Amino acid sequence: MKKIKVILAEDEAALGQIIKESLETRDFEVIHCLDGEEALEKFTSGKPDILVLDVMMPLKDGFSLATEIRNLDEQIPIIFLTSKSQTADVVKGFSIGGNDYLKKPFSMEELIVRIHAQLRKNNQKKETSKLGKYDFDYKKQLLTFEEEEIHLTHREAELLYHLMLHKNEILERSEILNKLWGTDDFFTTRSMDVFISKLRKKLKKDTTIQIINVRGFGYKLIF
Amino acid sequence: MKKIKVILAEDEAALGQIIKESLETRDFEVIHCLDGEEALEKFTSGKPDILVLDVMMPLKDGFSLATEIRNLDEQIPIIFLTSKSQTADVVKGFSIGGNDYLKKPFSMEELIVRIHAQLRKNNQKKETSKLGKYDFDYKKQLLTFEEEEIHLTHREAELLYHLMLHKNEILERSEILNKLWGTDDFFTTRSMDVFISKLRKKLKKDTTIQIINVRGFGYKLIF
DNA sequence: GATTTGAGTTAACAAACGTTAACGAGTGTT
DNA sequence: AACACTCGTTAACGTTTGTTAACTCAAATC
Repeated sequence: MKKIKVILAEDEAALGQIIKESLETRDFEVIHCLDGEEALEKFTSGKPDILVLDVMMPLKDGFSLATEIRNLDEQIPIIFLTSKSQTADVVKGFSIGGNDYLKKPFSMEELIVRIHAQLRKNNQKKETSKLGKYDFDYKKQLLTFEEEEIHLTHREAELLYHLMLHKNEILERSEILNKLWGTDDFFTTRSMDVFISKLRKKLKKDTTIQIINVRGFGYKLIF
Repeated sequence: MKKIKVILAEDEAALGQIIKESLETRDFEVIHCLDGEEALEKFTSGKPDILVLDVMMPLKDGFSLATEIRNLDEQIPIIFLTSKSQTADVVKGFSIGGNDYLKKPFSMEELIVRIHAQLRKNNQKKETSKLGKYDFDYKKQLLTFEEEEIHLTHREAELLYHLMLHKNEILERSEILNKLWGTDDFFTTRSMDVFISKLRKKLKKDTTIQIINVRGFGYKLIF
């Protein structure tokens, strides 16, 4: 399993180090930055999963930093750390697009729980993915096209999901057959073709989407 | 006040003894087991409040033990002790349903804090849990939707409870049938379907909640 | 250009699931 | 004891889903 990557911006070196180490023992990957500028740079280069930002920092404070980052990424969860406990600040933090707020001093448990909470929320949010003009909700097995809902069966949803994982590249028959059916004999192969056919029908409303066959190899979902 | 009952599984007798004594001075009741088999037996007979399991043990390692215990009791907190610090192990521990992880060497303070943390969490665990716009009170067999109370029968509540334990993932028919009915023959299967039907009806007020069937496998509760 | 092979589509079928209603065991009430 | 009530199971029937089969079409090979 991939480690969760955290960017931690905390100017007090000692405190930052403690947080970093605690998180690392809990199996996070932590990039510790000592000021806002550094954090911004590491954000663009590092592709973190979550940001933990001290509010009061030299060069660029947590709020300014968060504002800039929100312009670059609307999704990434941001948790603020602060020693000031004023209401005004909390409000400011949320209005900027922060997702949570932790008052110093806090326990490591608390921070970890909140990080997990944010990531969980974020994962659940991204349930649907764009498929041309459609929205595809894998869990709900639902395609949405301009208010219209098209229900997918379990197999259809699974197949489409795998095609989307490999969008614009060839997905081999045997790979998908083994993953979804567990075997790739003659009949299963024919069965898969039937499902491809069904998916094409359900995806007809956006003509830019196509499931192209690559004879002898498999299928390619393009859009 | 009742003492907190801990089952400690630790094959190093000396270390186990130290932990046992330290916990006892802190007013815990400790049952020290030297291997996994013994711990499993003491678990079934002893009704402990929490389990502290060494990962590496003779006869039955901590992970296997935890897996078996989780099948018997989905609630009880499990803390693993380990000398290995590999990532894979931590992940495995949590995926099995472990609640915390302590790397050797650790201080007694640390262990005690974590035990209290787990027990607190377990106690605070609200009676009712959120299910979309509903509140579900398992013990009272009650669904609440905007002041309106919908009564559930025992079986309905049990079924819903298990579905919620596996929310957003497929819950296999046989698993639920064996847990709730004790068998998974044809008639029990049909019976379960009837209850699914009843639950769907009672969950209709929040359309984001769905019990989706996965043909040949089981059901998936999504929301 | 004929032949072979893989893929597309449709229809038929079987199995799994959904729903309703009837039944009966258990419980409490009069 | 007779009655009403609730709950879980069984039965029956309708619907959905996945597989198989048959036929058609298109691509590759010779």
